[in-house]
Amino acid sequence: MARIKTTKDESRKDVILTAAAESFRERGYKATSMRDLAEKVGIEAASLYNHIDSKSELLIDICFGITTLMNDFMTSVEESDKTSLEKVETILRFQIKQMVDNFNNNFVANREWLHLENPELGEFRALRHGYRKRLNQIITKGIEDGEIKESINVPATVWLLLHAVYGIESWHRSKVQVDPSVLEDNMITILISGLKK
Amino acid sequence: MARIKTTKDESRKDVILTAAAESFRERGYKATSMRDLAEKVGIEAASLYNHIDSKSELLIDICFGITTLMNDFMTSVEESDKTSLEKVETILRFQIKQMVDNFNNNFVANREWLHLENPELGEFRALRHGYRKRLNQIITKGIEDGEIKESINVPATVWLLLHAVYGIESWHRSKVQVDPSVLEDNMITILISGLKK
DNA sequence: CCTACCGATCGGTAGG
DNA sequence: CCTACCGATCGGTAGG
Repeated sequence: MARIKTTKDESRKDVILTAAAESFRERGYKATSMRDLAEKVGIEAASLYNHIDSKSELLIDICFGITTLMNDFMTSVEESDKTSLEKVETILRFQIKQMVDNFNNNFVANREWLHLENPELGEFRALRHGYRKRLNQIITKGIEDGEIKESINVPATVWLLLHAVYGIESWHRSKVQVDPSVLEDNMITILISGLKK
Repeated sequence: MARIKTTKDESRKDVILTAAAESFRERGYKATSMRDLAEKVGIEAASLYNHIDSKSELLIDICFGITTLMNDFMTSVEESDKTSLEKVETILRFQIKQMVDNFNNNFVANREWLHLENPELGEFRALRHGYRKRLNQIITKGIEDGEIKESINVPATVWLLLHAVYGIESWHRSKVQVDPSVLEDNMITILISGLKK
């Protein structure tokens, strides 16, 4: 019985989280009121607090859900026996797919995280920094192995790659529709051939 | 006398605009209160309204200032006798320089414009759309002339290029310092060699 | 899950 | 440029 109750609560919270991700993406975290969110879910604002503790909890769940997913995937790629350039390609393809399939959550994690507060803000920054550092190491290895242009600046390249991918956020909103797989192949073509020695 | 008064008012407004751009970048438009802004300028919140009409006016001035600059530069490049690939490179270098030299204003124009309201919101979107369309035409010409890979999807490529550049926003905030000219050359190396046939 | 409500803060105005 | 203040809205709570 307690089990069923828990399940019910969790699925209700998921509905709230999904609505929150869409609202935060469309209007931004600060401009989304709990009354807006409640209306979207179909209940009164006060009723939201039976499922969550605070507005900030929603942002925390969204941001950490995405970064955890990204870091876990990074680990699986590091442990694979691909070449460095293949690793970069695999990571970029995963990020692009995530951006297309889970647009709202990724947008919020990329653009609204600055509204987190400590200690979560610090933890989030550390997670993202660790992620970039690991991508940095893969690219550095690729240069040592003669796979990647030795003339590039590695930290600047990491930024370029990640933000080229984050750009799909805005792309997704536009009216010009492109098939996601075309989009993915196009990004890989340009970025990987740009990196290749 | 009227002249002097106007000049004084304008320079005071410039101080407010500069402070606003920094605050909107750091905390976001919605999270920045007029009391925060007033404190930064060194006056009371009510006194701000002797120089501006509303909070939204500040966002409008910042966003349209940047897009006007970008569109004017685009015009000068279109009228030049460079090859298409050279035009793309020139535009990217200008955008990168702008992002480094005028970081706060560019960040706000790229990330906080969604808090504009109609009619300015519609006008701003139209300006940005026109800019992308013109870049699209340059790249299309480059493919026709055999300078640029014919395998790329042009709209998706425009998004990739612009967002790779917008990424400098976040880069600028990071602790890893890289010389701006190294950053610029690095981005050009990867993106232009990725485009080249 | 709702009604009723709280204290805090918001953008902005009146009047000097 | 300031003091004093307004109505609206915010996130969140009490109590049922």
